Amino acid sequence: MKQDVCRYLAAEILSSYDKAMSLLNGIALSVALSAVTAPLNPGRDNFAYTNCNHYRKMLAPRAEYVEARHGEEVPPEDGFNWRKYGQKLILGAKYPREYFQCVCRHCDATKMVQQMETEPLTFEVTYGESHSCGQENKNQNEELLVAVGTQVGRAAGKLSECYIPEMVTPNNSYKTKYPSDITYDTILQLFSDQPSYIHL
DNA sequence: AGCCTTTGACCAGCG
DNA sequence: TCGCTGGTCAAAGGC
Repeated sequence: MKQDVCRYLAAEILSSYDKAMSLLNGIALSVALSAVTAPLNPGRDNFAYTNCNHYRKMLAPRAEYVEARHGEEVPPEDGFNWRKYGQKLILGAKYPREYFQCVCRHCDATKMVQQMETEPLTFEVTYGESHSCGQENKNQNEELLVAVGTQVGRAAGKLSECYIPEMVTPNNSYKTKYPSDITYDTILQLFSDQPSYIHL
């Protein structure tokens, strides 16, 4: 009976992870889609001419499109600490472009923020040099946590598909008898089917 | 005192 | 060569 309880709890926990991760994946997908569908800046802003310029550190074309915080025309936090070092009204643009550097001394990280003319609550954020101050590592660790969570969530999804329907009665209460073929090996197998962030 | 934002000046690339 | 433009610098002021 203890084993049945463990199986049930495992399925419950993993199912909850699946729901949460599905929400996160949905957000990530919408961001990715906006990056694909948003118009690119024409002309000089494609940065194709970025070479042999020692004075000017040109920004790499790594642009992201972010939504403003609810009700505010202010770009959301991206997890880094920035110092604004310039602002320029770009020809033909309704809003000025803002220039930021990482607050850490000796860190070359830069970014530009341009408020979209057609969508005032959307900001085009173009990142330049990557962080050399450790903030990037912190962010990478957070990304890894999300990736691990996604792997857990996907495994949980499979687990739920396979076993949860058999455990639910027509009035949505759980049966006290659980499928006999679910084992810890089954759960481990589901994990190992996912892209490898967790090594079992 | 130190850090930040603001803003005009400066510099370099392009046509 | 010159004017336009975008990116950066740096002084000034505020917190």
